[in-house]
Amino acid sequence: MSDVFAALADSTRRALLDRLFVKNGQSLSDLHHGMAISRQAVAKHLQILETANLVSIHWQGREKLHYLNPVPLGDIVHRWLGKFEDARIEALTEFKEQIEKPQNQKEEKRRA
Amino acid sequence: MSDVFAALADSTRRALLDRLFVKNGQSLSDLHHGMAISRQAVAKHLQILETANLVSIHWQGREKLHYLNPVPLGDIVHRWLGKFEDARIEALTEFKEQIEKPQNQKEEKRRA
DNA sequence: TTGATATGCAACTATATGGTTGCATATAAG
DNA sequence: CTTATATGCAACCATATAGTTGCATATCAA
Repeated sequence: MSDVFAALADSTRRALLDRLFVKNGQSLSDLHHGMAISRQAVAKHLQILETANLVSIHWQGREKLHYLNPVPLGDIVHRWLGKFEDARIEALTEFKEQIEKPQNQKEEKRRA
Repeated sequence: MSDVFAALADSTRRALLDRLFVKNGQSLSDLHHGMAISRQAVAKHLQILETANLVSIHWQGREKLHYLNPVPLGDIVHRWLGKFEDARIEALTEFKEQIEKPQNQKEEKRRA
């Protein structure tokens, strides 16, 4: 899971996932096209995404095709982010209370 | 949003969020307690979480209390991760197809 | 006031990260 | 066969990151 979070920390890598989301199965050259960095830099990013299991590759002749694997993203949502999501509404209320009356002044502006 | 992803990339920071999830409103010393790194290191991590708006602070005397703010987590789930989540089932099917018959060999083992 | 506790600030260090360039290799096309 | 295309490997570089230590400051308690 750590690999996934680390992979998502970089905006270039998130952009690559976005591109694959729009059009799956692109080659390194395809994905490099239009990016302001070198092909090698893109290749390194894709390698990191592959290690995080967010992208799977398939060789077709001399072309390395990249396929998005959304499973690890679902995993982190369900296994980690989800719990915060569930507590979101409750936490918001509780949060406001704690911020607004850190000391026990709950009767102060009762009638204002 | 980039700040949030960067903040989540570090496992110590995720552990701090976990701790605040269990018990909200802890001080720096509280959060430092039991961690294998220095108080200053913890303080830096908390500063990063604060900048990402994942944690809000409230001073109570000499104690700096930390409160979890789950809103940015919900935002990244809904505004970014969500689209992959939605496409998860569909992508899985499509993905398997593309991987398993990259060339057009679909009649090969039809009766095996 | 004195001492203990809670935090902040700043300098410093080691390693990770994202990027580059140069060259090598493999496949496709003429 | 020769050339162009697609990718890989490796060395190198600058900056970011995560950690440290030392000292200063503010608050609480005796």
